[in-house]
Amino acid sequence: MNQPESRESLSRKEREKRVRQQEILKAARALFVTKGFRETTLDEVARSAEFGKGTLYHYFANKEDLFIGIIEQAVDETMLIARESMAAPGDLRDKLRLYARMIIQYTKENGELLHILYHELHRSDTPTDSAKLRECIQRARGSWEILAEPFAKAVQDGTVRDFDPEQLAVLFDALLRGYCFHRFTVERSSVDEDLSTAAELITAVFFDGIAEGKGKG
Amino acid sequence: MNQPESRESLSRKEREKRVRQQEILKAARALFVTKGFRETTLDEVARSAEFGKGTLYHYFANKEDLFIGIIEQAVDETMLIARESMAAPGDLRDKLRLYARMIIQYTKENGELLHILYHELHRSDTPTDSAKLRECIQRARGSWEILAEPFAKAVQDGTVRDFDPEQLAVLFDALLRGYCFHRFTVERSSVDEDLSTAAELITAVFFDGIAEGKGKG
Amino acid sequence: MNQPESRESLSRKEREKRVRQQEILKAARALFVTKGFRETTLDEVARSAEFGKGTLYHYFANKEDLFIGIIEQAVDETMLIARESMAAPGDLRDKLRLYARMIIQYTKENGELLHILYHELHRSDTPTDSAKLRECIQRARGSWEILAEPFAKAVQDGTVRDFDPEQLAVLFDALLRGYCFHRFTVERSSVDEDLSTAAELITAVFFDGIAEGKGKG
Amino acid sequence: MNQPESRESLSRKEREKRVRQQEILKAARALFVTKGFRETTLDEVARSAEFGKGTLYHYFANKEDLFIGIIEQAVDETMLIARESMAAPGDLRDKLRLYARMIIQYTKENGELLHILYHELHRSDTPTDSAKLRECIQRARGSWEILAEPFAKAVQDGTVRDFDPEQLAVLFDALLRGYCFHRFTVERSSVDEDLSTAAELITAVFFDGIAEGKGKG
DNA sequence: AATGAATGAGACTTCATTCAT
DNA sequence: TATGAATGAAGTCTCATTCAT
Repeated sequence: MNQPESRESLSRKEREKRVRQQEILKAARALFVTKGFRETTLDEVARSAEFGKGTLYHYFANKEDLFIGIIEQAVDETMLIARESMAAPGDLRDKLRLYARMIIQYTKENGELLHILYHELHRSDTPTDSAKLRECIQRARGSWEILAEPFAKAVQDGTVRDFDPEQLAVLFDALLRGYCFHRFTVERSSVDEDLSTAAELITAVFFDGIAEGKGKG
Repeated sequence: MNQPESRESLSRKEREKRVRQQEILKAARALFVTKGFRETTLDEVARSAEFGKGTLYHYFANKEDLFIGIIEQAVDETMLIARESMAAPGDLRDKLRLYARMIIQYTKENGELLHILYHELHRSDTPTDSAKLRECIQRARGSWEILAEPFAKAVQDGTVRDFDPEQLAVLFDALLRGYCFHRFTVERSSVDEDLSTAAELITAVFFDGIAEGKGKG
Repeated sequence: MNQPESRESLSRKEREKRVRQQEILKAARALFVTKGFRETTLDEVARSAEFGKGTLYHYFANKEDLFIGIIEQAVDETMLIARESMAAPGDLRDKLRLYARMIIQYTKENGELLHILYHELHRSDTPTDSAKLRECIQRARGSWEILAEPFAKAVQDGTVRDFDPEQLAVLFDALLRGYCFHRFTVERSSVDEDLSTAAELITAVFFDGIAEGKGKG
Repeated sequence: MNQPESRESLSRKEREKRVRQQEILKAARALFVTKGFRETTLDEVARSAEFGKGTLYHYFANKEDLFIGIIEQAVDETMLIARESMAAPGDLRDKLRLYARMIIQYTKENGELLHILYHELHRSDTPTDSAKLRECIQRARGSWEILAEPFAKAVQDGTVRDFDPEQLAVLFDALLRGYCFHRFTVERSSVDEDLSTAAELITAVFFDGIAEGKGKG
């Protein structure tokens, strides 16, 4: 999704290269997510990807570049989730419920990927100020804009209180990710609660609050 | 807060040792928080603490032990916040507002400390299952119990809907930490909004929800 | 002598690897023998073998493994000497004379290798009980069995007094190695006496004793 | 035995100092013998001797000096054994039998001390050419002279064949030490054979040889 | 293009020695 | 005199990166 996208004009070579890049990314991602960036060696990545160690350097300039590749993937994927769920039919509550379920599912499958990413992305002493990385961060920001739009509409509709739409998007994301972090990182052994139930709970709390005695409840 | 606390019975030697341990912890903590555990070298810690490298080993058996020392500090500190805010006067909303403000403040000062801790604590390949570490995790869990108690009361009072109190505690914490994570890690350059305003916002959303048309609003 | 021996079926890669292993072993051996195991640094070994330090770790898992490699060599070599000399023509006296000459020669060339080996092998705090090491010791024991066999025959023939053959083997080895130890370690500057003369002396004393007035003399 | 020996003129302080030196030597010796020189830390020595680490440096200039102190002790002790056994009543065979028993006993109690000593003493790259060490080696040599004297007499008597007396001393020592090395280092788990039996065996072999059909047998 | 052997900077850790108390 | 906290040189080992094949 990042490449010049000229779908059909790619030579076979080019296509194969793309495929192998993906294989490497996939292997590296699994390792980075469970072991962390520094704890994962390129030897392991190579072995897991079933390539020679040197071959990795044909596809990625260095370890950090490989890492950025993973970040790009994750950003792409989460933005896709945002777009898909916001484009789904139904009102805001429905859209967010769907978004919550997909993000929870995603986090379940990808562990701390998102947390790692944010952490690594925003460390104060980023070693190399690669343009790619900056651009990547920028794109990730866009995710909230996607969520903000339906929020804005709901505020206009009068179905949601008059808060800043982007602020609301951020807050929902905060609740959601906070929940995921707790469930999958802290409470590892937690009950294997149904995803939909969790999504519903979060959405309900976010919309109606926990206080008793309101209209709906 | 972990030590036998007999403030006055400690020998001068003992007290000085404690002080130097704290100095080392402080230096290490600052580095671990900004650079991560693996990325921080003991050389840096030593230089930052203004001790010889070997001296560190008089106070901590190894790098991991030093890390555990930091975790213990953080756990102690956040539990203190939980206890203090839950013991404060006022109703649940007041208590949580205070808790939120203190945690936001704490996160502002200590960066990702908490996230790093949780992350490092729960990685799948923790090398040594030190008893200390397990105990530390256990204690950290206690934090939610402290929050859960006032929640339970509020549920009984009928001021809060009938959810599982610990579940509520976890959710509030999730929202709070998710917000902090977003504000201080992702949106580094964000407006320097007032802490109290943020705390109020979070508490309000959590209690009343974002949907329009409820009693209070 | 330890490897699958399929001389010709080895790939070029495999053969080259073997060769380099030998080079490293050779360099390490020279250093270990003169400086001892602990006193020898891997930097020195690497420099002496003309490899990078890291390269050593492609061939040996760690320093101890390298040491075990040397032991295996030494065990192989001394057992070869035992086998060859015991298979040589002549009576027991001839065989032992040859064995003595070869061991003296070997010790001259390899210094305290054997003593160091035994010393290191049997220290009370051997860190790792590697299976390799145990097996190696076991094999070394076999050396006396090789010597014991001709002794047993000589006892049956009535040419040697009725002692336990393995005990005799051990005693001869003790005399021989004790002599070598003295000659090459203690009396470094000793006259460069002929090897054959020394071997003859030892054999003669062992067979006939030093007391005057026996049959042969 | 090394000190100015002015038995009575020593001040109390001087005497106490001597005593503490001995305590340290004793502790260090036990450790050096079982763990080796390099493997033993001064921390261990200090702890075992029940002194502060710094205190060791009041009695010995450095670790090597402490080691030399141990060597001196060992040299003193083995020379004492040599003197005592050669001064004992009886003929050469009796003297040597006694010597053998005492040395075996000594080796049993002191493990590889002697081997370590010789090894360390004669390494090719002795780091410091301390005069003490050289002198110590010189004195150790004297041990053979002590043994050589009765040998010389026996040769003159005609009870022993016409070999060089010092050569004979060296050979007997070689057999004896070789035997000890084998018994206590190699065959650790050996039967706990009687010392006198072992001493008799060695002496017998040395005098009469193993060949059948001589006068005595 | 693919490989993995080679490399050395740099990490953690140990420990002999010093020195202020 | 006795001590042990402080130190940093030096050791073992790891691993990202290079490069000849």
